[in-house]
Amino acid sequence: MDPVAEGFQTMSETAPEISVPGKCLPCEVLLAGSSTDQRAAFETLVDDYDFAHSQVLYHATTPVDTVYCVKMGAIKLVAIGPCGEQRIVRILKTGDIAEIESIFSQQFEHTAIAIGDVSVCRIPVEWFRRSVTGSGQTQMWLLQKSLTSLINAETWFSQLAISVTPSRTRLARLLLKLRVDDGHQIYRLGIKELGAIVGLAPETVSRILADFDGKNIITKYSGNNDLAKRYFLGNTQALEEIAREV
Amino acid sequence: MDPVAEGFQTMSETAPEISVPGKCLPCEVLLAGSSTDQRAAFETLVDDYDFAHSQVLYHATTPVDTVYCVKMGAIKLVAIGPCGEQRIVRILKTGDIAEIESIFSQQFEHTAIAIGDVSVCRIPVEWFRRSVTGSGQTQMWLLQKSLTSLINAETWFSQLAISVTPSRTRLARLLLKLRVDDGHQIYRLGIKELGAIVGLAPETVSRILADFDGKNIITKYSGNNDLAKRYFLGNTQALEEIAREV
DNA sequence: CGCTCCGTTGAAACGAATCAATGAAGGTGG
DNA sequence: CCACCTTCATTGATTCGTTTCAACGGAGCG
Repeated sequence: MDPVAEGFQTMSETAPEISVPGKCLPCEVLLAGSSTDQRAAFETLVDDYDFAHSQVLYHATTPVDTVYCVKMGAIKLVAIGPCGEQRIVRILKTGDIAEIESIFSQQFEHTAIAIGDVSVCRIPVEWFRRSVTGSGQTQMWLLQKSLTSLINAETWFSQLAISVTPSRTRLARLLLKLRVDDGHQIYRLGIKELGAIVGLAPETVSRILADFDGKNIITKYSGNNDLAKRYFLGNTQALEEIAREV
Repeated sequence: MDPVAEGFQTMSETAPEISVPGKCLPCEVLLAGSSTDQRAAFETLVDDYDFAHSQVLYHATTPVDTVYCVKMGAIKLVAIGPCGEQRIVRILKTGDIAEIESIFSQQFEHTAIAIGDVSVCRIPVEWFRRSVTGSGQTQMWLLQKSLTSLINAETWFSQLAISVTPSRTRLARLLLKLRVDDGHQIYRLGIKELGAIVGLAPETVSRILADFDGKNIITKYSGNNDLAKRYFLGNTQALEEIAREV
């Protein structure tokens, strides 16, 4: 049940029933117990938006105007370090809300970038804040979301970003976390991005990946199609073995 | 305003008014709006407890029976990795609650160990859960705590645990975060612990620290007293310069 | 006194970063 | 449609930093 990996899903299998405007899970929770009028007002306020791969949803340090619910696909949250260096600190999946922090904060904490095709709801932050303060149920739900995010962030970092752990192991762990629905398909990030997450130079990532490929631990799809560009095929068992090393 | 460093305070200056049983900040919030009867019942339920340096408050994976409020001092939260390796993932300070996660989870997520002398309130988790579900104000407060913890955890890791950042820089950043009240006193962890946080072998930590000492960036107190064993003296400005490097 | 734990220091081996060169793919404009 | 440029992944050779192994000294403790 890795919540980081959960969210990824193949681009081919869209879920139509969840794509109806305003009908994503977070929005449903926010609207729980609302009147028909309120729902109608909500639908006029909420934007539905689609983003293509590597498009930016919002930039860090800019003022928060809207909150984003991920209806389909995945986005990466990038933090800007004190020296301007960028780091992926979280990956959000279907059903997640980006920037819950905005309840208490005035500006975005991260830059958000689409991984593959993404569709989101954009909820005006004022409405979001009102909705939260008004409903205990919503607060508990957000509290739970926030706490699981906290635990995820900790495991994410403590397993991936430690240099005492061998780089092969860290990379294997990352690949496992990037699995699509815990299957054998692995979301394919660029080698620079993979390196930025586990703290390795892109060349090193390339070498380890080449090694994995040679040992059939992962397979790089061939061809120019989207499948080849967006996914690896992973031998989950072999990866898990490497992930357990040292 | 580094929230990680905030909590540390010298062991000499205790705050008597905050040490009254049930009179810590978190407990006050939990009791906001309660009747006198409820307060009386609360006081019979809550344990006051003191822990000495390096004592264990609770172990990871054991069932949650009580929630801990830090009334004085600091504790480190240690996560156990998939291969049994230990890592410090957070440091809690005065006014923090350990294991807010217990609202939704049945077992401790971390092992908690005292840094220096610590006093805490132990609140039965059942009471805690009831109190939370009953009060919107408490929920919002916890939500805020949880969200700031999330942001802290991210900055903590993204600044300290990346191997592309030079080890000197990472160690300098850590030392800055371990300052007592943002002063020149630095809480002195063991070299193994420092290494476990920034991902370095203890020998390497020792070497860098020796280098810092030679350049008067930090000073190791001499003698066998508690001061020498528990603190470094840091040249904040020099450390900040190193922390900005690359 | 001997024991262990912890920090220190040295020398050697290893791993990863760096520098550098090449090739494949995508986009643009002629 | 083909040159051109840019971006990205690959691979090799070298350098550098850190780990590892090992030995030593001090502090606390039975």
